[in-house]
Amino acid sequence: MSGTHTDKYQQQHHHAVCAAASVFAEKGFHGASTKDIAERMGIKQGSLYYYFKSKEEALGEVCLFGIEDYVQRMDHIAKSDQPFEAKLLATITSHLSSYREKNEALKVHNDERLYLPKEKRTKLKQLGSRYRESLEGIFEEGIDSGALRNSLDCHFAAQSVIGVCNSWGDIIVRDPNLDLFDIIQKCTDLLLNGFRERRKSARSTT
Amino acid sequence: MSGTHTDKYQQQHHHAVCAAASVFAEKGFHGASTKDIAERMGIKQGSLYYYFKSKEEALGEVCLFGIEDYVQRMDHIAKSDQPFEAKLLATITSHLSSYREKNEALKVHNDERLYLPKEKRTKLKQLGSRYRESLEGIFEEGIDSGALRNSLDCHFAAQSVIGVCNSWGDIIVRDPNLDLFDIIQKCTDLLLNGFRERRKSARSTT
DNA sequence: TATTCTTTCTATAAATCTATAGAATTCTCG
DNA sequence: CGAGAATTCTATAGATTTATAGAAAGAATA
Repeated sequence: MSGTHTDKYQQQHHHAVCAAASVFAEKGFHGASTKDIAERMGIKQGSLYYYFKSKEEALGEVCLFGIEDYVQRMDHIAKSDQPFEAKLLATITSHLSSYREKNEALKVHNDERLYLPKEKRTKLKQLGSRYRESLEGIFEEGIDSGALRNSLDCHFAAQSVIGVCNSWGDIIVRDPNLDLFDIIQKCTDLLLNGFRERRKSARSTT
Repeated sequence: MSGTHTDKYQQQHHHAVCAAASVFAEKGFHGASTKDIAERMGIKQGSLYYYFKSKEEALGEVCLFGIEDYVQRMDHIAKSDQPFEAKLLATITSHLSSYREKNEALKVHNDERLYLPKEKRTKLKQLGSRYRESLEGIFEEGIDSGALRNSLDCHFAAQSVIGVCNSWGDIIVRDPNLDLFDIIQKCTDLLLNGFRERRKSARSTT
């Protein structure tokens, strides 16, 4: 109840969250055992319950850890005073860098969060929505500034940015040798051009 | 050894693959039990082993079922005699339609295949590579035809198409009310424009 | 009907996994 | 040092899971 914890507790708790993230990322929530997590920490299986009430709680903490600061960064970008293009670049950079830095927890959030009970998913869903809505706002600014065509579906655009970043994020996680900056650049090019005002529509579908 | 099976066997086997796909898609490979699969088929847990040697073999069959005809369709498109733009549209249509039709097996292939042992993943990996390479070939044609800029990284482009389609595929699976044709159209627009020859580069990064 | 082949069932062995309880150890600080 | 708090360990109950063996039921055929 009283919220105070030892320094060592806090450190070990963080260590536990990282170990759980690592194991969940590798084996999935159900494929990972509490023994696996404990071993990665260097303690015994039973001792893990000093830091987590249950395996599921561990998953909840990992998911939250994976997404929270990444959403905050997005808020920051959205509120900042930059032109649309710069905001999009910053978003993609932030998204992909998050993957490379704390790749495992973010991956776990994306792949395993649906195994959490409904109540626990609510907070995550709110964070996710906040992220998407901020991104939609950026695209609306892009339309207003004339950089993007009026007919653009901002929801589609935001969702597509997230999809492209997550998909490349996965690839980055699997292959740490890839040139992050190169991918950021190419993703930004793709998305900027993909939604930009066009001179002439190429296809005409009745 | 002798390869012949009853009609009923073949039907039930297919039924079993679909049940497994459904359960794996919902709970993940490790989260799903053989009891779950059997129940979805309407038989008892032990009887499942009349159709699969092991749970893992079931996963292997589901993954293969999920990807095989979808790759064949891609071969067909790549070999066909259409301009680049039509091939890209056909690819995206095929990819997203696959998701809507046999969504579960394809989802399982994408999300759970890494839990297969290395040997079993080899065949899947070959199919996946064939898919990506065909797509890269289509982009090369696009460059040759002048529709795409020379500097385009075809590997990046193909991987991005796959990423966008998988990401929207997941969303489509989760929400069957979405307008498939609308999403196909918008994805095609995004990817066509994203890789198209531009008049003037917007950003200049040293 | 009797025979044989196919399909499903029941029961269970063996392994694993989560979570808890209480003992043992280590740390902190007067 | 010594008391109390914090941390980790051991051991285990209880539930679940995969896979197998052999009996039972159903279908096909002569």
